[in-house]
Amino acid sequence: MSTKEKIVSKALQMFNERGIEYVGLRELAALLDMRVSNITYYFPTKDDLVNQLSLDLNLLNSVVVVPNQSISIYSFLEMLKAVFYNQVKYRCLLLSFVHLMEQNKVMAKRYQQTQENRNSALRLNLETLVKSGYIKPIGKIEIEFLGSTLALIIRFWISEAAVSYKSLTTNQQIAHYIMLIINLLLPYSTDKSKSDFERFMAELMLTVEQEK
Amino acid sequence: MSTKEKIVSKALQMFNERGIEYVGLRELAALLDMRVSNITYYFPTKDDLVNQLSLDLNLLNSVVVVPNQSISIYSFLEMLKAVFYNQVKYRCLLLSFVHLMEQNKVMAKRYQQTQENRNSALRLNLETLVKSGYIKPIGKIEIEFLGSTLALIIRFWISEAAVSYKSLTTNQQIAHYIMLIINLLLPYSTDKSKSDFERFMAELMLTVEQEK
DNA sequence: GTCTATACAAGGATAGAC
DNA sequence: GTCTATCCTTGTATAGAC
Repeated sequence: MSTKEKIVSKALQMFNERGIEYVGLRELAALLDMRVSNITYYFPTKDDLVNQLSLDLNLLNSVVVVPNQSISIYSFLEMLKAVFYNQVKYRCLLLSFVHLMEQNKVMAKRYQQTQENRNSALRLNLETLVKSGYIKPIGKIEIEFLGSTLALIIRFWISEAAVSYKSLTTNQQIAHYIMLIINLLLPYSTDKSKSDFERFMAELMLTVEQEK
Repeated sequence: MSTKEKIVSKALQMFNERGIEYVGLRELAALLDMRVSNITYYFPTKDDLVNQLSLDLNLLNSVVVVPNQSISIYSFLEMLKAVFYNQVKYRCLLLSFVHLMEQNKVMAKRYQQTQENRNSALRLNLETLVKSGYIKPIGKIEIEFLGSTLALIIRFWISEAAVSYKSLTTNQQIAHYIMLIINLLLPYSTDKSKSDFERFMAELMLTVEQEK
């Protein structure tokens, strides 16, 4: 592992544990057994380091959130679950989301572009689910509503969990928010979706049970 | 206006404009034409100052979010709108929400208690709406789902708006998120609610139009 | 190319004079 | 109640050793 990789790895670990704002470069350097100025050699500013983490998360999610012509309700939920677990790996970014967007111009700009792709992929997949009969024939307005609400949940579930569901395990938290999404889709779903929902929920509960 | 009030007032203004973390005590003192340590005389730490703002917002909302036995869909939405406008007045708190909860122990503890009251008031009002026939007869699970999703929107709409809907006016942002909530309730609503929704939406659009 | 030592500005916090 | 002076920590910039 190169020095650069060591820095990124340790930074991610510490940022996730205590929050980006509360881990100083001096502390990080001490844990890496190097001097602060060696970190700033690889990452001139702290924002550059955070930016690297953001790129890594984007890379993880870019292979998950894609338009899929043969998507089912089951694979749609699998996709969301995969995104949730990726977010957990980089939870520090999502917990500092608003401030990063205000302060880190590079991140903010890239985020805006990425987000447009993600949102359109989400809506395209919803439309595909309508065409394939998993979701009742609904109009643009309902698709837009579902897309917007999903986007809000995906972006902020981890923040709410950090405040309101601290005592739950990660799997329990994810199960809770996936259930929220399932309930959101339920009024718009057809009978064809029923078995997909049941299968997915059964597997979801299993991962929670297995922790004990 | 007492010195203490002057500090609180100016701090709120500056924090809302630029973010709590990005307004230093020295800058605040300069704007108030006093010395830093005069601020720390009234508020020993910056957290104490922020805590005062949080108390003020809680006071505003405590008269709005209450269980109401004679609530209609219209007055329910009016209640949510009032909360939204209160949040705008103290938007700095909501934008720094996660970090404040992690760092400011006093705020975190009070928030937890307040939140329990708010959430139970929200669910009680939803149950009342079911009893009075505005919402279809649904079970505990659906009430729980609606309550949880509403709570998430109420807590984080302003954060998402700050990132994704910066170009919209406050009224437009609020209209957008209230519409999200209306769409959320729609599948569960009875014909009795129809006129309430229409009246509320008409008035909502009017406030947006009047800005131009 | 890699790493270190050092200096600096800005942040919040605190003790004590008046 | 207000102010000066001081302290410690933060991120950052730079000169230079190997």
